[in-house]
Amino acid sequence: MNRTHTCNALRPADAGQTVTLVGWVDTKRDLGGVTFIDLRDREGLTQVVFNPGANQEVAQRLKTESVIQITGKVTARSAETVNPKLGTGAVEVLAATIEVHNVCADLPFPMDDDKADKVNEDLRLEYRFLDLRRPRNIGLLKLRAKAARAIRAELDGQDFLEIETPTLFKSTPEGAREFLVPSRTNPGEFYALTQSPQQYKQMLMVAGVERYYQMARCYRDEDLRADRQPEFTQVDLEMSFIDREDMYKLIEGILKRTWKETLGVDIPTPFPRMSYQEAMDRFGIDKPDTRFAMEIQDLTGLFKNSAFKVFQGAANTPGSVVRAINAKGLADLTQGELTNLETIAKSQGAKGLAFIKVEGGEWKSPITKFFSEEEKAALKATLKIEDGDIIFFAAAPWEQASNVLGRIRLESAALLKAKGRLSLPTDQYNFLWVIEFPLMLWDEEEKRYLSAHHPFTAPVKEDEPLLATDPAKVRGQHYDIVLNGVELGGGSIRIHNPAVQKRVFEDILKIPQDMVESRFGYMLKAFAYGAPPHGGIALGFDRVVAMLAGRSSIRDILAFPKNQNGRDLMADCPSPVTPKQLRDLRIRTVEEEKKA
RNA sequence: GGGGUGGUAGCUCAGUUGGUUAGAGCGCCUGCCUGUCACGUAGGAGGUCGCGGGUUCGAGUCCCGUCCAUCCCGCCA
Repeated sequence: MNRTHTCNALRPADAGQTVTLVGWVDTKRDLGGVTFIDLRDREGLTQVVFNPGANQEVAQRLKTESVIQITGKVTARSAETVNPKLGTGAVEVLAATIEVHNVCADLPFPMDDDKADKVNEDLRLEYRFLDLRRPRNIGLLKLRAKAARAIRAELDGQDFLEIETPTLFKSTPEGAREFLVPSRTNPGEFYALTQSPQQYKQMLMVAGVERYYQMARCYRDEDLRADRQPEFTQVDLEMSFIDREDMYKLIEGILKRTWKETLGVDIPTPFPRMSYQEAMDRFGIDKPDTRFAMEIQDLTGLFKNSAFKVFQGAANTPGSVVRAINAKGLADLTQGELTNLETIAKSQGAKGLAFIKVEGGEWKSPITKFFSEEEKAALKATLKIEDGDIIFFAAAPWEQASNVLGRIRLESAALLKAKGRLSLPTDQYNFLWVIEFPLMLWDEEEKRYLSAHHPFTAPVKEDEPLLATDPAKVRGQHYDIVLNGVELGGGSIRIHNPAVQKRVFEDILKIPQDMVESRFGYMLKAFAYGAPPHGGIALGFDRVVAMLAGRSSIRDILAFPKNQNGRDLMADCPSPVTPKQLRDLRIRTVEEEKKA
């Protein structure tokens, strides 16, 4: 090819030059006596002019999205024909020769960005090669590459080694469902695709690498969401000889640089920190969106002697609370919206959703008749109740009440946003560290403790004695990085002492000794050979890029995403394999049992 | 596994209380047009109303089932 310029390169100073451009036909405007073609490549658009006698008939027959190469002279446009919308709008190229590299079939959907954004996503995914061709989507891939570059530059500059770890790993007993890979050379045995390189990176620390990172592909066989794909990318890193403060500083540096180099935005550091307890108390969620308040207020004390038995009962039950939020200005929500909020509350285990609507100076509610004047006055003061507000209550054990109001808070914010009464600027970036998570959570079904994060998280030093007496009270040296209500990543300082690790596996998590041996034996062995203190973190790279791009779906920023059923609609997979393939793997498939 | 929303032309959508031949814009095809830039303009083709069943004289419209998509819950150490 003899391409001399991209389609976003030519300016008036280039007038007179003979140039060769290659690209796709973006639009064709055929005026009969003259034909204009906007030629597009990755970088932009340039208008090409075809006059009679100069291959105009070829241009007139072109279909959009065909690939052509033209050679011609750059000309400055006359003042009244300049197009200020284009970078190259002050010039055009008078085509002398044209070569059609490929014609394009009729398009399945419009390529115009605004129209294409509305087209069914499954059709766009089937034709992902066309969807990606749109400038807006190419831009997202560029953004992603830029973000990756910034992250690598920062980590390289801090002497991290980029190391690839296997994706074919061992199946692990706890955690996300894994994709299994049958081993042909070891019949009847399976690898699992890594959910994360967690154990490998800890082994690298034992191996003396000290600072490791990787743009790690991870796999989880769980149900999909807008921000969850079966394969995704983590900025995975691990460091030796550090504490939590070192990790906060490192990540703040990475994110600061990434935001600066992609968006040109300066984000202030250090980021605020909030304990898990505080996050749940104030926002009812472990990843609070702090761009708006609507904070949860505790009313447990107020209702200790209330005539309203539901609140009074909860207020006097140890571990239970009475709490409320004021959804300011949402009193005019529809019955359907209210019912929907109720459904959400019930999905979190609540029996119902008590509320007070304040309209025309009147408290409209099924429960206010039980309240004394003092209680009403106290409510009004605590929740700053005004006309147009609606108050939602939860009376339940602390965690459940928090969850309920946390969900109601987010849903209320969404309603207020839809009604135009709340605006959450997309260029506001409220980063937040959430810290001091509980190390263990009691699982009622299995009647045992489960790791809140993963079993390698080290307990907070002063809580270590509680491991034996009250595991639920032990806080872990775990940290989550949260942005505008989205969890970007999390990590922890790890256990590096084999005795402590063994105790966590066997005494706390009650994993049978033989299973600990078969699953984690090599880790315990490794730790016995001089494991350094270490810790790390993993950032969901797709989510980071989605936040940079202001997108809610990470499908937008993956080159070839899968749909919600985990299907690649372009390649049409997963798909059946041949009987021979199955035979080689000693696998037999079974028809699903028919329902009676 | 559960809940919400949606499926009508290639695309985006409209389609009233169940009523005669299912429409619009864009795209596509055929003309005209020498300064357009979402070019304009005249004409034309294009439909298994997701699929199956039911109610009815009559179903895009009502009922049942089912499939697909999407958002959410469960799940995601």
